[in-house]
Amino acid sequence: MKCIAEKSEDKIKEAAKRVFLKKGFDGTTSRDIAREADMNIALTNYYFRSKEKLFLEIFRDILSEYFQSTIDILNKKIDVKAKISEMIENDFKMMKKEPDLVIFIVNEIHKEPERLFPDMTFFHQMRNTYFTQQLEEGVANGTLRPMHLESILPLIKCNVEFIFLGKHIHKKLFNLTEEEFNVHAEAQKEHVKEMICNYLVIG
Amino acid sequence: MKCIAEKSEDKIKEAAKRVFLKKGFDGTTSRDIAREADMNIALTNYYFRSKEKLFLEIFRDILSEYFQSTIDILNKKIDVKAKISEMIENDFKMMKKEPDLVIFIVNEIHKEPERLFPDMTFFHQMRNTYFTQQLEEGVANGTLRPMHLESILPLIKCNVEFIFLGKHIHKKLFNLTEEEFNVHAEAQKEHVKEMICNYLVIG
DNA sequence: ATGCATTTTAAATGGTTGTTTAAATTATTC
DNA sequence: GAATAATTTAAACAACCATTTAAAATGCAT
Repeated sequence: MKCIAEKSEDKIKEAAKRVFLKKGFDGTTSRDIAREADMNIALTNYYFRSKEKLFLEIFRDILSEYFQSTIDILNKKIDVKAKISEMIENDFKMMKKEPDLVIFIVNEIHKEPERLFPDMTFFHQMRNTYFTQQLEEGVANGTLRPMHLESILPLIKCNVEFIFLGKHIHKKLFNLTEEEFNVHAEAQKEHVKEMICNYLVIG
Repeated sequence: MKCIAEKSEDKIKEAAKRVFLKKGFDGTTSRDIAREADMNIALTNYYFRSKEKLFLEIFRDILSEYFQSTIDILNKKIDVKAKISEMIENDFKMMKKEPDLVIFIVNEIHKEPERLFPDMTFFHQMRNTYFTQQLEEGVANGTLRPMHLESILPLIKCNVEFIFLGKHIHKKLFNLTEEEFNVHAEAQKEHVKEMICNYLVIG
């Protein structure tokens, strides 16, 4: 039993994920992946049949990674304000940990919208969360502004993610160091929390 | 004088812009550009020396296209609420007219942040607008929440642009037709206007 | 019309792409 | 430990890449 040595298939997949996230599908070559995984060039096709097949498998994992934590939070038994706050914190952490993830997803779907939606599981899960119920109740008793999930979710997602999507532009634009940018990002996060809660929660 | 026939150089540049916007630098081949321009493959290099040089020239134009209208509005002699509203409407129009523009800019800068900032003219122009003055005055007399341009601008930009950046995901996620999406986009635009104004303008 | 510069063309350049092959190596089974 | 299966390897594949070449076509001043 070799517990230390990783399986070649996994090594390739993880290496490919790193390279795809950084360079995108078009910018990544089979040789890039082999080099990153420190494996022979032919092994990518031995295990995954093609670069495209490998990509689709990884893309599915990445989409899952992106949506699952959000679904979990939407289902939590906490009040709406706390939930929005937690979603913002969660997205913020994700963007710090994996800054390439969102731009990668948006970009790949933008280039070829049709091929990248193999199943809709996450999407149905999203609609059938406790949050949807909370929202309906809040709107009914007048404590929440009448909005749908599909209007609230983008507000949360975009305001957090855009901080990091536009990081390089923002740093150049306002001539910030990495440290100064981090201070801005934290401040912006708090603005976003308050702005969204103020707007959604009435009174 | 041939006024109808376009100059080959311009034809190539315009064709290249269309292809670059749709497929990005990595996804675009010289042959794609030649085919789109309906010109011989060698002419791209005859007029622009290389695919890279052509790209940089186009990218500079696109960045200018993106920032100039914003700068113009920031300098208008109208009150803050109207100004924010107009910026949102302007961004909204731009995203409808050229849905590929923002994802293209963000993505290309993300891939190679350093090469794509040849000059900082637009950035300095941005800071030295009438809006900066309005902001300082409003904060001083308590009518505006104490925020900087670099915090307000992302709120406006991201909330509008993300509607279209995530268009395909959103349509799939909530199973919308093109028409239903347009209705959602309009509604979302109004939400964003009110949310940002409510947050920035006190009382 | 002639001579010269500009523009356009087809063809070829050397290099890289994703993928395949067939041999070599390693692991597993009996 | 021999036979068989699974894995890894170096090399080669045709297709395509950005770019260059040198000849052909065109425009234009004289």
